[in-house]
Amino acid sequence: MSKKVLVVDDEPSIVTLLQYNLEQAGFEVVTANDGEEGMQKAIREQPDLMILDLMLPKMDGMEVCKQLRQQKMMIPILMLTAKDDEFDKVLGLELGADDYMTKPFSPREVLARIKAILRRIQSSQPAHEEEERQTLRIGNLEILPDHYEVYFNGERLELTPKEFELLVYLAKHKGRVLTRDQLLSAVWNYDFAGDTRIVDVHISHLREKIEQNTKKPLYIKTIRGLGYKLEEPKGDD
Amino acid sequence: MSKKVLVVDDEPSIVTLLQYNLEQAGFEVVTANDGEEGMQKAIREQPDLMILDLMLPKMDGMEVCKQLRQQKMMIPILMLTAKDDEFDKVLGLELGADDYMTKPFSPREVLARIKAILRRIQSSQPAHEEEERQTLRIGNLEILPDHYEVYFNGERLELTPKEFELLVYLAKHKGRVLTRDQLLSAVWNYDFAGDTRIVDVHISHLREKIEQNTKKPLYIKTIRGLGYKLEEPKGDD
DNA sequence: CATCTTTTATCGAATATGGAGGAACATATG
DNA sequence: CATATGTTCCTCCATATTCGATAAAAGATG
Repeated sequence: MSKKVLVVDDEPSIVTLLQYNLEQAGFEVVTANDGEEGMQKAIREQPDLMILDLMLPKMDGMEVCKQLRQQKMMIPILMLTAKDDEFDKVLGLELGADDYMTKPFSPREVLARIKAILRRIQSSQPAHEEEERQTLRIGNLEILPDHYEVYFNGERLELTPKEFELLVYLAKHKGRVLTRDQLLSAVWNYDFAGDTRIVDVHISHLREKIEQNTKKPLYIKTIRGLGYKLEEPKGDD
Repeated sequence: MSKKVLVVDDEPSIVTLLQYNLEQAGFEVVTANDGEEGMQKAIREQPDLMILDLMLPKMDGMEVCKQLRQQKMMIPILMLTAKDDEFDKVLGLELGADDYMTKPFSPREVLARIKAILRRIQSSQPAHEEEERQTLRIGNLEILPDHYEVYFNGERLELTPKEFELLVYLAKHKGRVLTRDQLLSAVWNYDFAGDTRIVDVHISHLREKIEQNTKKPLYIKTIRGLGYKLEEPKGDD
């Protein structure tokens, strides 16, 4: 889900600055130090966006931009111009850059622009339309992932985000036993297989809300030594 | 039964943006990158409406417009002007454009204009528009997108443009959780490079007006870590 | 008695909000 | 017609507040 950004500049300090800030903001960053390398990486790495300095060794930014466009690479480009030169700006945009920015700039500014461009392009997956309307049903539970709502016997339950995501994940894998590690990596994004009982706590919270009256849990079963699973309640319903 | 729209612009990002949003709204989209291609496609594809940039390679928008009219092509045209240039606007309209719009614009704005034009053109045909013509109702809220009016318990509310647009978008996706980015990309101009948190401010202003007396918001709910959603107020009414 | 559940307290992060600055627009004035 | 003046609205920022995540500890269960 994280976007890949290619930074092309010959000034190491600029590259470092951008790389650091972009990574902080959750982007994946690839760098290049001259125009030729920039071209190659633009093609090979297929980044979601490119930050391109105008003045570059071997091949300047304008040329890179032009050649990429000729090759029908429609990757969004944020052009960096060293001075406030109207002429260059206009030229850059005509060559197909999506935005420009004059040095010096603040990290905040760069991030804002990048987000604006990505937003504008909207390359974010418009394909998910079928998944949108779905309703997950388990017993008397009704889960609407889009609406962030859960109903139990038609009554709305108030769940915290973690509880909600945990439940959705369990529901999407109804009947299957899921280990704590699986749940951790799916809901928490923890990569390690550490020993943590956080899952237990949230399972407990969930049960509090969806197992209203019962003594033994009907929905979320504990599989001792393994993990948990959500299943269709036995008996009548 | 979907309408066909021809988008003529030389800026790839604008074309992409419009195409995406129009397709989302159920239009069929054809694109062209310069004036000549635009002319050809206007004739060959017989679109129901044309979005035409003023500044174009090979043949500018004004010229395209003029030639089409001379050929008795009465296709509705929505003109895009890069800068706020009164002269161009007037000229464009005199040449037979049906409406104009200055860049930058917000996606919602374009859609509204397009629908307005189409409605105006074929006011004879009773359309089955589910979207624009109806009034949106949520609880005691009544929203008339066309009239730019909102009523709460029958009383007219004074909303600023941003507040209004935001509310309409929320209302059209009633119940759905919308992230700040989604709201930004729908309601704000495509080149807005500011802070995502601006959404919070306008939400706050909206709540001030539509959540009159209540402690907890009834209409606009905050989904922590995600965004906001507008929903039917709980309880009865 | 080991495992699972519940409770409690604390910390940190996300959100709400008031106010300042400034741009855009409208109206008044020369 | 161009320049003032005023107003509205948008955006940003700083501060206050709310709320959830988590660790630790106490309690329950088989």
